[in-house]
Amino acid sequence: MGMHGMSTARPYKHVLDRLQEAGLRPTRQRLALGRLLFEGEDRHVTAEQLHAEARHARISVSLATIYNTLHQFTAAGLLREVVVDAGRSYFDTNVHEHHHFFNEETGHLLDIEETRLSVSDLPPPPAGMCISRVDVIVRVARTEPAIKAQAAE
Amino acid sequence: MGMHGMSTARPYKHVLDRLQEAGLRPTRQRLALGRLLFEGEDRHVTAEQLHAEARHARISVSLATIYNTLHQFTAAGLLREVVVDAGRSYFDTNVHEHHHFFNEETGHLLDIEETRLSVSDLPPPPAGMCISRVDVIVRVARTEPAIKAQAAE
DNA sequence: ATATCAATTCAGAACGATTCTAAAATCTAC
DNA sequence: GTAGATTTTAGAATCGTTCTGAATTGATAT
Repeated sequence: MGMHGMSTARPYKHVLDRLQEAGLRPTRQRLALGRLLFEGEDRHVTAEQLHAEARHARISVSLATIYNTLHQFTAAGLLREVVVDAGRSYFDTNVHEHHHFFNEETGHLLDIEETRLSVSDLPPPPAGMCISRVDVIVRVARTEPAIKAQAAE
Repeated sequence: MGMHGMSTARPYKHVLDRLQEAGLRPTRQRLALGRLLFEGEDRHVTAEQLHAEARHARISVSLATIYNTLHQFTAAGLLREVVVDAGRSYFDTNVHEHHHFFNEETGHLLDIEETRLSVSDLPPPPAGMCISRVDVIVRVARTEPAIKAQAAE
């Protein structure tokens, strides 16, 4: 416990290393966003969310840079894009193979560890194609099934 | 064979019935779009694609109506929305439980029959939540794996 | 048929997320 | 420091989609 908010001592070291490894120049913005994203637990963010968060942390970064950075981090394998909602993109700091619960009402994503779910009997992909990724999205809603016509909010 | 392009005899009957069942008035536009969608084999369309297709078939429908219709059909259970691409929505005429191959390069979707793929060991959803749908998206690419740094288009 | 009235369509404006532009600021190497 | 490449940025542009309110159409009663 008390191990993952390593923000007090050498706050930048961890992120700095990751940027270096990825071949990305450690600019002020990338360091700051990297800290928001990679210090602490795994998370799922949209560009707007990260932008708001940066603003609250009094980090001045333009929205354009948020987008640039998210895409560069994704290309470098530091993030993974999750498509669950036509219209907005989520970025996941957990880049290991895993899946998601998605609450459509709140927009919240929750990881499902790969080991806890298995996809079997996958048919072979069309000729000349290879599988680049398998995404399982389990959409969830507040419990209240079976009702249909008489539901009036 | 030769059974599914029932466009020659009683072309509207089939679609008309489906609209009736769904409680949707059989307007000129809904009939025309219904024919494009439901006569012939199962398919996956975006709003723009359907709009273009209607134009080619010399059916005059506004884009707003395309969107209205796609959503009404979806609400009525005649279509199913498929989210594979942040930015654009696909609508699938196959409303049975099934999954998809998705070619990110071409934007093509291909059905995977439910019986051919199974998801097991799904962990229970978060407290107070129930599963509304499980989507499996198998992203595919042209075969040429393992290459990484030396790929220069 | 015709009038009536609700449901539907439509063109165009508005919108939200994202990408583009090209000018200014910042990094790195010397 | 300085030079040159990279990065950031504000704002415009773009894209897919939704909204608006007026005009049209469809269903029903007459």
